[in-house]
Amino acid sequence: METRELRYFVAVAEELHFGRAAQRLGIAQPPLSRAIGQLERRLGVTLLERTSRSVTLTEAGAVLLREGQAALDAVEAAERRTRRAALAATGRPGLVLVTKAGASGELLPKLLDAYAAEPGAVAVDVLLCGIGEQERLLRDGRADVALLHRPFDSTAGFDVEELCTEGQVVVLPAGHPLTARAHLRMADVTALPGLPMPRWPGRDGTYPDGPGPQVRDHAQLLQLIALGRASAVLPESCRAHLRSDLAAVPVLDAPSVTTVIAWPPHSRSRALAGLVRVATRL
Amino acid sequence: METRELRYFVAVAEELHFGRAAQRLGIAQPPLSRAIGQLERRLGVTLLERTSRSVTLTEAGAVLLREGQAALDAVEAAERRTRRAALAATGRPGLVLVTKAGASGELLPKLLDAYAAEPGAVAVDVLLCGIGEQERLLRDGRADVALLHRPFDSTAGFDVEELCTEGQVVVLPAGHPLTARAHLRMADVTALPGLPMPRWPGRDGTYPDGPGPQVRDHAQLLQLIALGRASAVLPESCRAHLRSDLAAVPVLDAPSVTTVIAWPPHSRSRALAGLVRVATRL
DNA sequence: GGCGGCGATACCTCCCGAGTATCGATCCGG
DNA sequence: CCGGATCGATACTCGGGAGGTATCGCCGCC
Repeated sequence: METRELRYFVAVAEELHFGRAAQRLGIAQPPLSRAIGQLERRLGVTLLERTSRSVTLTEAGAVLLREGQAALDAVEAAERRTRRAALAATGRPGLVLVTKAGASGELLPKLLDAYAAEPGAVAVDVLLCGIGEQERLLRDGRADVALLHRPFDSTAGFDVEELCTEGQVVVLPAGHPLTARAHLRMADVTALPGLPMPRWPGRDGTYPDGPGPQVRDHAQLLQLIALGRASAVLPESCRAHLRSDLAAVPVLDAPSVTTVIAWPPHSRSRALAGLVRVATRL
Repeated sequence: METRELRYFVAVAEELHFGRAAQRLGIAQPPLSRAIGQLERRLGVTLLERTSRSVTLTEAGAVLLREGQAALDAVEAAERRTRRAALAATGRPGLVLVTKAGASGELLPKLLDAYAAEPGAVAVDVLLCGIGEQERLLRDGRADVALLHRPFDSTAGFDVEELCTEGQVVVLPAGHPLTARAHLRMADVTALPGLPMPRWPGRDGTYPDGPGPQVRDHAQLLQLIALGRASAVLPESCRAHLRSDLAAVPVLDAPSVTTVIAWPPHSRSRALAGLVRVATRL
């Protein structure tokens, strides 16, 4: 199977529309129809059920969509990492570390400082990205290493080392009655009147249904909490840089959050190994 | 980058010889030279240093070899799993479980029996393979799930659940003086006169240098031990089906072996989830 | 210095991927 | 119930590129 075929199929499977998929791919619709047909014939598998009004994935098609995306990411990663290896050989080697903006508290600066003090340390570019993007960046080679937070981020398919575990706190507007309490339980905070939990976008960029406001990043979230429109349960390290108009109360039975350092399996880079070693000894 | 280019490059990088690589690929040598040249030009990276007498990998080339193999495995896996998904939808769904021949003791039959008793269980094909092959089979989609043994097998890139941990024993010919001892230490067994540790083949099929005999599987190994030509440190579950002409003595300070059940990340199969659930409850 | 092995180059052929035009089916408004 | 709109499939043509053969240039070696 050629990557061209995979790209074509993934486009159609995502759009569920040959015309739009062709447009996205920058080709005409007929060659796309033919390519998918050939792919199905060669695999001996029906991937799409099509009427002239709608296109739907078969079960096998859903498998190929998922596996195909992973395979395309792997190919892209091979290309990116090769280019980076060539740069590293001639110019400056470097690592790209990706993490969520607003998370990780004091861990990230401490890690960067400690690593920079190591002999043989290379430059570390920090990439701050939105929720759920880290996995993709790490998988397709745009990043070398990530700080992830279980159980929120999936670490499937990566090598990981645990760095630290912390409890969670509920973040409320300063002055909210509950801020007087020393600690709370999930039951106290899941259905606060007028302070619903926000909704985060899924992988596909759409928001689940529900009562809470839609948020895209931590700044938006904190703003909404300060406005008295939402509340949120966050790792307790967020207290270190909490705005003065917000307050945090520990939630005893919230699942604890583990910060892990993750990297693609089979990485052989000395620099990466050094960074991980420093991180685990922090 | 097309998979064709990747396949071509991987062949050349493994053979380090354009002629042989072309033969392996079933094409003539000139198109292969051209394809590699184009790939290098498009990437803007020198992958191979070639004189008319030898071909060697650059650092970037080594990266592309490793990443390219992984990417090709991912593509192959996408294809295989799609075919299997189509089969499962029409005919009999099934799981392929791969493990090392001779390992796993009583765990495997217990797991299979317990799973078969579950409601909604599907057929499980068991694939017994040689040392170090499991990883490949799982990665390229020929198997759905594996029983691996840490620290011997690499679990990099897979999701795993630990099943059990056991100590190790040294296996000796029956009647050997040391079999009288209740337990031993690694120092006692690493350099037994006349009973060297065997050498296992590496990933590439070649054997490391050393004194011990070369072995490919457990049957060969046990035969050699019975002949008084070797000794081996193995997980203690091997005692359950030890030949009568062999004896085993616990080695207190040998690293303990953890049997894990491993599967490719992002698997969404109900059957696989059921098997893993049964395994962890065993 | 001629020979043999190896990778690169030149040149040719042909297949396949992409484009245009069109068909056939389905849904919708009137 | 019919005509138009939408959408995927098919027929046909064209051009680029993948692959083959022949050959060159380079280097080590007897």
